[in-house]
Amino acid sequence: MRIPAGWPATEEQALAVQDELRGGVVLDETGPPPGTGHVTGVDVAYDDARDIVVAAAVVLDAATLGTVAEATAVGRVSFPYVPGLLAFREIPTVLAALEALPCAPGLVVCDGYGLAHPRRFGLASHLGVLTGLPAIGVAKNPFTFTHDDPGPARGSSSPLLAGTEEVGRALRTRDGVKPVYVSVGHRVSIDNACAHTLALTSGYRLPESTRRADALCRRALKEAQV
DNA sequence: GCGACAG
DNA sequence: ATCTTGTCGC
Repeated sequence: MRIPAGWPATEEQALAVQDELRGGVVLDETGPPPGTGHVTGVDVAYDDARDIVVAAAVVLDAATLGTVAEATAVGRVSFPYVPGLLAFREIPTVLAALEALPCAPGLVVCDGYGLAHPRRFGLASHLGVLTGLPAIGVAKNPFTFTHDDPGPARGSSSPLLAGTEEVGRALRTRDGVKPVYVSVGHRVSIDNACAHTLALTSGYRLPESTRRADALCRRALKEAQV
């Protein structure tokens, strides 16, 4: 995987790209019903010393959570980590992994945010707009956003707030365990995004899709040659 | 001006 | 993200 021609090289250019693509986000669709079709988890692992990034995409059968297909891609680090610009660091290699899949991804579940973003255009929205696929973000941290503590039971949630604007939800996926932070990416409603997240979490805090993608890209990074 | 800050 | 062993607990 090569870094695409015209890929932003500076923060200023990256901000301009976000501004340009933000208008492509579709928010008036509900998205696929949970438990049907394919759900694909994507994640990335880095080796900055070797300037290597490995992305993984794992397709699950939404009904059984069985793994249907998986793919990886190796690339160069395309952008430094800057809060709010994470997508520019991950997307080229993630796209390559998605393109290497032998089947349609269905709903894409990202490790990070969608609308819960300083400019309402996080990784899940960016990836959704570029691929046209329905996408959601499930993050492990609240970033700069605030929220009340959801009730202790799995399934309870509270609004994730940027000031007074609701940009996502803090969703409890296991009784008494720290919530995850769900936001809409593209072509999915927040209610459906939360329903999918719950359908994907059986025994662990994080969705099976991201857990499998995480395991796969770490393994592939160790085996990657340069 | 000084932190905080998805992964 | 990544650097890193054992350890407490269900």
